[in-house]
Amino acid sequence: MARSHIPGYACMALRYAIMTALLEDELCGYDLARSFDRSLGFFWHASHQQIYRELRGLSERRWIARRVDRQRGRPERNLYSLTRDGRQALERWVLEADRMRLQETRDEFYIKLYNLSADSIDYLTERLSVRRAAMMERLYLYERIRRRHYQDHQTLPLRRRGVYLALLGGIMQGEQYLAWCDEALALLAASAEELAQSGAKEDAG
Amino acid sequence: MARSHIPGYACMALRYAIMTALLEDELCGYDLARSFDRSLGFFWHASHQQIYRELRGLSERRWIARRVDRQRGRPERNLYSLTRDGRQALERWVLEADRMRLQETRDEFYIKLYNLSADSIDYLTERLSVRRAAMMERLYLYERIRRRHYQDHQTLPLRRRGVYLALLGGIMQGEQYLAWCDEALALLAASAEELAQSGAKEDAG
DNA sequence: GTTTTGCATGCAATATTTTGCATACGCTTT
DNA sequence: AAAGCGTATGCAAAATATTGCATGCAAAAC
Repeated sequence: MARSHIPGYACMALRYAIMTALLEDELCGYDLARSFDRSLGFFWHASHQQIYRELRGLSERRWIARRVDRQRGRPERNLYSLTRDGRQALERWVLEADRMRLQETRDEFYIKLYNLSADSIDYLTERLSVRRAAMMERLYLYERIRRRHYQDHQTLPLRRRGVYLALLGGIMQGEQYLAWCDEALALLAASAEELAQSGAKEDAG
Repeated sequence: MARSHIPGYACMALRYAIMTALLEDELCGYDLARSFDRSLGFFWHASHQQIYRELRGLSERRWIARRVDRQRGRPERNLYSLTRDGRQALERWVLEADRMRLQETRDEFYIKLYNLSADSIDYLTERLSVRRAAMMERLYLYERIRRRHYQDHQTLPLRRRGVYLALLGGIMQGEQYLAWCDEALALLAASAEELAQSGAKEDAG
């Protein structure tokens, strides 16, 4: 069929995530990487290397335009902004090619849970509490963002409502995750307790 | 440093996921692919191509052993089982190299939500209900598994408790996802309504 | 005054995942 | 009799992601 002979421009959500970030601001790779870490990156992480590579690709495609910004006494930056073509490509993508992935967390912790044993129970318990703490911190961050920017979501312009829904998804999922951690930690603690009991009995007997 | 000159054996959760699936059963690639789709694959999806490739690699490493099964009037199968080395490697991995990824869903829907507009609202609403329905179906499946195998989790052997916790994670997350879908669908519907109203006013005026 | 931290960019290699194709047998449906 | 489906296996290429390294400047901390 040969839908497109230019490689890699059929799918790749990261490209569109970057363009989405450029929808309202002109940003350099560095800013992009940071803003990513506080917004879209919650759902789709990307390292700075990936971002710079995509920026180059998108420039070549003329979906974004580069402007060099010379700052006094600082290294110069490449500022990128969406072109008309880019905006159109983004709009097209939104209405196409929706690949659904239900709950594919790709968190190896679940695989490790399948290997729960007397040897691993302490380690897994510890790792789970690390996850719990990290999620707690993440939730604080979400709540700060919510208070600052999405207090009254009824009055938000349409696009911002979408962003709000994504944030809400993160918050709800995070809260559920905490609840799960607590259940899991309880069951792990009870199991460790049982192990200790039977261990003690063996020692005595 | 040259920690390991054999490529790819430092991380790669899929390898360990496959070994985990072989922990209790001797399986062929095809079975593995299917059992994956009903268990570990909920959290870490893999296509059959990936699985066959990993099986080859794991065989070469002697972490799994292959046995050819000739069936009457059917193509022969390669049955794989964990070796002692494999079991040890798996146990080691469980206690090491824990890479945490918090909430990186990699579902492009969130990116698309950031692009919510009058043009996209209907499409996104439709896609969201598709997701909702798919999650509903997934939850039925989870519940069937729970009833059949994890009814009374207090009496389960330790390893099965870990599997139960993973399942519980899936269930809780799924339920939360449904709740989020409903909130999102409500806000989208309200927004579409507003758009229709203002559109009607314009038409009239 | 030297070390660290933050800004800013990027290459190259490796690892991982996805996509498209290909084969072959036996059973069932048209 | 041909077409399609389910079992069973796999290659090759392209796309995507991660890891390790590298550079250079300025400001702040020690």
